[in-house]
Amino acid sequence: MFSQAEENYIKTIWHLQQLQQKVSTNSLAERMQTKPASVTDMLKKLEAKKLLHYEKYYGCSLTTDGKKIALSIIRRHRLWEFFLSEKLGFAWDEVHAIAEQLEHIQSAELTVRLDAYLGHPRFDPHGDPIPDASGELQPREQFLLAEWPAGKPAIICAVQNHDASFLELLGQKSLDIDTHLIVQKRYAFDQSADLLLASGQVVQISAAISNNIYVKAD
Amino acid sequence: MFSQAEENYIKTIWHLQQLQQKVSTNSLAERMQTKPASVTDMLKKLEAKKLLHYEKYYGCSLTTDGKKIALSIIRRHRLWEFFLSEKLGFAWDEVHAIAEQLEHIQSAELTVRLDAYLGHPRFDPHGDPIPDASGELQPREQFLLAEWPAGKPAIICAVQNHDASFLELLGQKSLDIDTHLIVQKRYAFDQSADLLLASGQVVQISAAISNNIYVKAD
DNA sequence: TTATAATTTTAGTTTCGCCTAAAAATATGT
DNA sequence: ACATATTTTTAGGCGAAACTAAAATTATAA
Repeated sequence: MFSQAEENYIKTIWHLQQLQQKVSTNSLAERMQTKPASVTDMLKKLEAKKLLHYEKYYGCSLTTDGKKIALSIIRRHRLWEFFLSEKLGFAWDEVHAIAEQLEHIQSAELTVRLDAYLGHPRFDPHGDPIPDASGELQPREQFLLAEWPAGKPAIICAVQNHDASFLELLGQKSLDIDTHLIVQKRYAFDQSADLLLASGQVVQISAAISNNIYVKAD
Repeated sequence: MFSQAEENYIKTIWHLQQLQQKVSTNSLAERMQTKPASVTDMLKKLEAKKLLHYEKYYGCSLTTDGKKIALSIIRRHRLWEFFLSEKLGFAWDEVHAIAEQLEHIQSAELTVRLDAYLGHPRFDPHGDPIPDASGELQPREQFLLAEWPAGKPAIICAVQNHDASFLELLGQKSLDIDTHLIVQKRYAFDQSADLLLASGQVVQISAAISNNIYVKAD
């Protein structure tokens, strides 16, 4: 139906649109590791296919059709990421590059069966929600500790870094999966923070730690 | 490393070379659903990459390097076929088209982990051997009954057609998985045959049956 | 406001993998 | 052996998706 290049553009535009709703040629070029001139060419083509609105010198935004296609690509991407992590034991940071290729496999039946085989997972290994078959996207439940608002109770649900040394460091700080905590103060410039644990203990953590721990609402 | 188009040529040449060791431009074009002129172009390119020997108007044959690459593609193809059939429950005849796409995913680690996850399978769902990591290809163990030599003892190890009506027909003929038999006579033109069963019973079967039953050496 | 900077588009090429049409080489039949 | 048929290659072109260089537009700052 669509070429891999087209799918990659659609997907990237969708992601950029999450951050800012008008997507510029330059930001797209940077994300896609390509030149602005190439982006302009593709935007014209995708506009002709009615997947996005495009106004010269202004920017672009996905149409309803374009969003639907973006979500189906993202669904496949995240299902494969789940597969690679859960079934094949790939590490958190290795799955993306491979899923980037797998997401382009053309077979509706494959997606249906993969989803069922994996037990209809709702979140990928990064905590990002997996759109359902109809393209519905539920809100993220898992966040980097570094992004969690101060004062809001949270529970640790995953770590990104599985090195023995990192896990040992967490142990020393009394941090582990299922630990309840409240972020007490946050220095925006370096993301370090004080954490109030359920035990009443207060621990000081660095940016290196808060960028490797995932939390969700308590 | 190599484009999908290049990989497809290499793989197809390998398959044709199993049947006849010089591979002609026309036979390749037919298999690849393309035109002879396109094949000539690609043969020149692959020769430049030292993946095959090519002599104008004569034909081509894979080099050692070419064969190595062919076997790694075939390995990936058959591993994915096994996955689709065994884990996702796809039918025998649905797996090929999807594996045709999956075989091009670039990740050595993926192949290693997939192989381990599947339990290092030695044969794909069609009974074709899966080359091992070093490219070693063991002989096929499973053959269509229609291709089995007369007089050689065999044991039924799989059926291709899983329709209830077909299985019922087999039951009437006292044929089932693990049935020991000897093909007694074979009419080359229609592949029908007499089978001598271990029970001493002799059954007459049609081409429709012998083309849907897999046997291996007893 | 006006010069300068940044962004974006246009125009013209390139590479890849395919095509058609025509020419060249090889194979076949009498 | 020779005319005819088949196979294969050459030559020239096309569309997709990238590129560079230059022109056009929009943004910024004195």
